Amino acid sequence: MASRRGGEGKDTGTLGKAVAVLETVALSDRPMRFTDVLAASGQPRGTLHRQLSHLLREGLLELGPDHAYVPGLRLLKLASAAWARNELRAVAAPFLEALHRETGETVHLGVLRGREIIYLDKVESRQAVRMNSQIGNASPVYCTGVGKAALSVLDAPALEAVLSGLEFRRFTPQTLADRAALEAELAEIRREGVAFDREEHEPGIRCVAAPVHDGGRDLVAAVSVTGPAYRVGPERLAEWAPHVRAAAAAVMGELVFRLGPQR
Amino acid sequence: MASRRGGEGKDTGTLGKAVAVLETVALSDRPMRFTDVLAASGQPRGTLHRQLSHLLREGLLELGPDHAYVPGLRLLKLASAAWARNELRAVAAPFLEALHRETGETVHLGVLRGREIIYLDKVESRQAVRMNSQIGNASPVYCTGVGKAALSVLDAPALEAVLSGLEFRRFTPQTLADRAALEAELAEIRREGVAFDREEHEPGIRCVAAPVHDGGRDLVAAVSVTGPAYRVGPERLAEWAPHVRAAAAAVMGELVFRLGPQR
DNA sequence: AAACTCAATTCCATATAATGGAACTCTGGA
DNA sequence: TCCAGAGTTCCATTATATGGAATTGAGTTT
Repeated sequence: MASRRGGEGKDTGTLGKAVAVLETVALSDRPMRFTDVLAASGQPRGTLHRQLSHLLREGLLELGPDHAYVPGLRLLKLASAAWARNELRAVAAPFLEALHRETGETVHLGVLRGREIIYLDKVESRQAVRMNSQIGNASPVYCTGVGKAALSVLDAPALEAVLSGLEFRRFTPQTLADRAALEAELAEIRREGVAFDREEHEPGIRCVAAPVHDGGRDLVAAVSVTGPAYRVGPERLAEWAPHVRAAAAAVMGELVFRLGPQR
Repeated sequence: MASRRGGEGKDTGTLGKAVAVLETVALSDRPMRFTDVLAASGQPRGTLHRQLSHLLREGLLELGPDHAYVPGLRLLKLASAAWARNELRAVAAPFLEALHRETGETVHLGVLRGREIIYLDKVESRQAVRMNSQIGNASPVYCTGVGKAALSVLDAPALEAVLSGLEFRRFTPQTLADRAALEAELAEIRREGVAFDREEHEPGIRCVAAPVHDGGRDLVAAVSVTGPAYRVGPERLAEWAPHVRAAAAAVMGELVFRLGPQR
């Protein structure tokens, strides 16, 4: 038998390895040349070379200047479909719009995906800034309003699964930087039904979020309103809280209605 | 060198087959259940089942209600990186903004990708409508301003490669629905340096576009301004043309500067 | 320019994973 | 309850991926 990697539960064969390489290249913040990928992936030269050339030919990677591999545009096309056809997004859209009208600030929809939050949609406050700068972006669960709200509705085993693998990093002085602090806050969030982000992820950015789930277990998400600290004080956050909670509840209601009461 | 087999150009092994399945599912407009994919892919049951289960486990597909396969959120995360790190997009962004300020209408950036145009960025006219509804979307080359502008800068063999495989479909009464009409128009576009879309793709939508390329041959794109026919007449299109041309030229200049004069 | 170095690419015997036909199970409707 | 169609699993066979080593290529120094 082949040697099993410790803790690795999924068997996705050749595809899995190729996707791992793709992700390595795509999520790197610097362009990677062949040797860089070689070092990062730990695979033999010949193998890696073939994987990269397949990814290139499939348009999932592209070759930039100076032999640098960059993520390919075919990913955009595929993701565009994923976004357009996502049911949660479609259900939530009108409620996000409404929430934006009520508050005048930026509204986000994020879903829990493993140990991180992926932003599924947003409604911008002012003019169309660099828009989908956020959509598809992954953020930590423990220091975003959306993340904490999502965690607050997990049952014990699911929460444990997330928490046990978390690596905390302090982004600002307010960041909850250890598990105990996070768990204490989650208890508070469960009581209130809303989560706050008081400049815990980005300095100068505050937000209120409320959880959305589908009654079953697989879909966990959250809705939030975000604004700059200079115009969003604690009282403003408190004022928004019921609106956010109501929006989340409305999304949830519609979701359950659409998918049927039980899975 | 091995002689090339007729028709089969790419050898991407197992990955290629898996991606083909992924694309089938992702680009379908209806949810597909196992049997639907089976019919569409033409592969044996066992094989397809394994491919799908690998795609599921990798998060590239997800299982929706009623055993329906839908594109997975991992695609969003990957595409977000592709978008953020795309050099053309980064270079063009400020010029798109400027063009938007000059015209007050929606501005697009699209790149030629095989036989279709993929929208890379857009700056919305009014409030943030359903925003990236477009980004990543693929549109036909022959009936969009961006598409025709892009085609106009291809050299003969590259153009032939695109045209020979095109399947024309009439979207509106104005659609150029055959190769001869398209080629005639391309000649005109080459003279003028701009392409017009006079409700050829969507009724009520007009646009002006100008081509962007990198001097070499691999990057071909276009910039456009789009508006509703009721407030965009022929004279308005003509008025915008020089602005669009200038924006495209500016993007091209910056691009060549960044990448170096020759590849 | 020639020589040198490090990166990228190709090769090929072997190991491993994909294949696909058939049997099995599950689910929901009559 | 039985049936039919969908979805899932099995496993001997075959095709594909693997990976170490040799080759080519690109960029730099003497």
